[in-house]
Amino acid sequence: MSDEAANESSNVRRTRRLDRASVVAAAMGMADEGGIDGLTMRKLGRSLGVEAMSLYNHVANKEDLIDAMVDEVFDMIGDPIPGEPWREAMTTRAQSTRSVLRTHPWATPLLDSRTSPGAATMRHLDATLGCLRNGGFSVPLTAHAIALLDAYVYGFSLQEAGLPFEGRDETVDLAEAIMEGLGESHPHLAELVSEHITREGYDFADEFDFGLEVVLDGLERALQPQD
Amino acid sequence: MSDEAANESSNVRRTRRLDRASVVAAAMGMADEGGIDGLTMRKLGRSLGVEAMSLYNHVANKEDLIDAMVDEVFDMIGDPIPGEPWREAMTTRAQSTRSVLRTHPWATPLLDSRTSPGAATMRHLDATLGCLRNGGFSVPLTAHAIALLDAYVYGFSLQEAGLPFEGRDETVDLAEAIMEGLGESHPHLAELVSEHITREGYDFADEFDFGLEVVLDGLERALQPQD
DNA sequence: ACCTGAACACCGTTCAAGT
DNA sequence: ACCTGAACACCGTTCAAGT
Repeated sequence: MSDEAANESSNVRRTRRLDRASVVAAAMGMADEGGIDGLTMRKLGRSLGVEAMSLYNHVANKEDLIDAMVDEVFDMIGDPIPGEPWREAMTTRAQSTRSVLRTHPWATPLLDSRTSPGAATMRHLDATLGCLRNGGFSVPLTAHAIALLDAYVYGFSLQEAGLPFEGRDETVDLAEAIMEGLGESHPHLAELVSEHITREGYDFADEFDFGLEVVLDGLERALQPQD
Repeated sequence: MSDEAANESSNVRRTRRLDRASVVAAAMGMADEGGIDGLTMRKLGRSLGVEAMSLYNHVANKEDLIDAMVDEVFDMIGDPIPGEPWREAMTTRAQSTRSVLRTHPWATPLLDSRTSPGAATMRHLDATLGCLRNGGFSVPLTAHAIALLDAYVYGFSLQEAGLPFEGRDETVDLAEAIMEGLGESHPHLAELVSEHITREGYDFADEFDFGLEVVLDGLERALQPQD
């Protein structure tokens, strides 16, 4: 069997030629499925129809690869549109960040951990700061604002990532397990689960907007202390 | 050389006898120093003067060990005192959580990721819910409150963990690196760094209280919609 | 310029064997 | 009851060798 036949018969899609972008894209897909620990250089090579060692022609090492993945995430989040009012822009940014982090949950703990931020990361940060400054935020208040906004969005995404898979029976199973013997020893948890979380139509995702409004209201108040 | 002499001459402290608590404590220390990836069963065994395989007499596997570490973190955070006013209790809880996560930064992404929460975790959650309910929060508002509070505290801790080591010249080095060629292409970032972050007395840690007040004010407002 | 094979120093975990 | 040695199936990364 020739090499070509082997490639065709396997489920390995070997694109025309390997390049950095396709390595990064494949790595993100692998992390989406198995978490950041499920991403290994050897499996990544295999999925691209290549030996692991070939990847080192396109990334310096695994750390460099993860840097590129994180920068791609910031690129996907998108920058505020110049001239957009700050509250609209920050709402869009928060929702976009949260949405991107929902499909790439491995990225949440990594966003703030890069010692060498990429081009998209820098561009995104600068555009966000600019939006707040143009909206009338002083430099210190801008620092307050971005720390608060990002803390909320990252923290919410972190919680969301830890939830059992969405809309599945698993939630009910978990709830029943909690209720079983623990109802008496943990009455408030039992109450929350039975009277709220297991109710038809409850979705943790809906909590996001409540908190975001609180955060934005707080910033608006800090911006205009005259009320 | 006898085994005892070998033990004495090495820097390995082999306590009287290995037990679960000491394994967990040593594991936390190792993760504190090298992150969660720096914690390996083999190194942990070595640090306890034992082969890695001996650890499996006290923990089922690495996952079980991490479960125990996370539960210990919740234990360290401490529960609200029964009867304490909700705002005081939530302030104390937030500051305690943030303080514990600062010394155990590896724990931040793990707090919400455990599918089998430990006893301290359950106790802490139930006590927190109870504090809010007794403070007059409805069940749905309690769900809003805890999601918002934890998102903020976890997200802030995540950002703090990603910072260069505290109070060191590294911050200034990083700032200078940013300023070097990037001042023109990233004006708002350059402004923030030069006019705020590198200023004497600036400390990112101080941002915490601002955001916490915004969050608590928002919850107080949601609790008393009559003003 | 890109890919490979062999090698090195690691992992988590099992299992039979020791005390 | 607890610990160990050898083994298995993995890791990231290097380096010389191939095309």
